[in-house]
Amino acid sequence: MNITPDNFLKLLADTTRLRCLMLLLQEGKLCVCELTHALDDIQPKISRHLATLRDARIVIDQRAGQWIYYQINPELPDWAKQMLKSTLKGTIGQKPFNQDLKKLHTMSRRPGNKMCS
Amino acid sequence: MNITPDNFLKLLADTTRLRCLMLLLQEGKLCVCELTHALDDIQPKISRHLATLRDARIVIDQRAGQWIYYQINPELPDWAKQMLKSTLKGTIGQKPFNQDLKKLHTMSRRPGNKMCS
DNA sequence: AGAATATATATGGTTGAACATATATATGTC
DNA sequence: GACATATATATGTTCAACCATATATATTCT
Repeated sequence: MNITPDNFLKLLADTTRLRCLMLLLQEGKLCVCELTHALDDIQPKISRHLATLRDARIVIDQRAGQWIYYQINPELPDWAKQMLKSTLKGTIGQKPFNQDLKKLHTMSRRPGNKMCS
Repeated sequence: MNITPDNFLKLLADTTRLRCLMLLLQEGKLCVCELTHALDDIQPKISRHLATLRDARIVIDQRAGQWIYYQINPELPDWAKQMLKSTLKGTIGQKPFNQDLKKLHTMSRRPGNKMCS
């Protein structure tokens, strides 16, 4: 991991990417369609931002049949993980972020077995 | 302090502003000419970025005669302070940042009594 | 003390590059 | 064929950089 704070911050400084990362931080693995639904946005937009994060090694992807699951790269340096946690603290009760998680959990026909959990 | 993580990250996502903040985090109070010298950049550029940070209440300023000293706003929320500390950890040994502090300490005719400290 | 000069800081205006968005289309899986 | 995901192109907006200039304070000289 040769990511610098400079680059890392530039990648976090986009609302769409930040919303995705905050959801991934709380939920572990999510596929594109789940994120698309949670953020109530169009699929190409979400996909492109995830590709940006993947190219920077901030997230990693993993195919499961039809779906591609993203998660925060567990090999991220500690300072970067701490920054994400601090950011999550700051988003408590903040507007788009608090709604995203609710929207995700009300998604019908969610892929995987998550409706039973 | 009604600053959001979203805005905070956007303000940190500029190399010049980040370099200023990392110096302020380590040195406490610094005036514009000290930052200008440490970053080896032009004065209007530094001044403009400090004004941006001041308008967002991330730093506060304080006049002392001819000089205007800036420091990180002590009323910043905890999550924001933690983010700055994590960023500093990530900058250890990283390129412009490690040189900035050295450049500051080799500044001749530094305002205040700092040459005696 | 007053005038001239130097230093420190801030701001207006313009240009250009980076980047987010939207639409359309392509690829891949079941 | 349907569904999920990725990519390509075009467009629009944001914003940092630069130069010139303005303001404020300090210093020096007579």
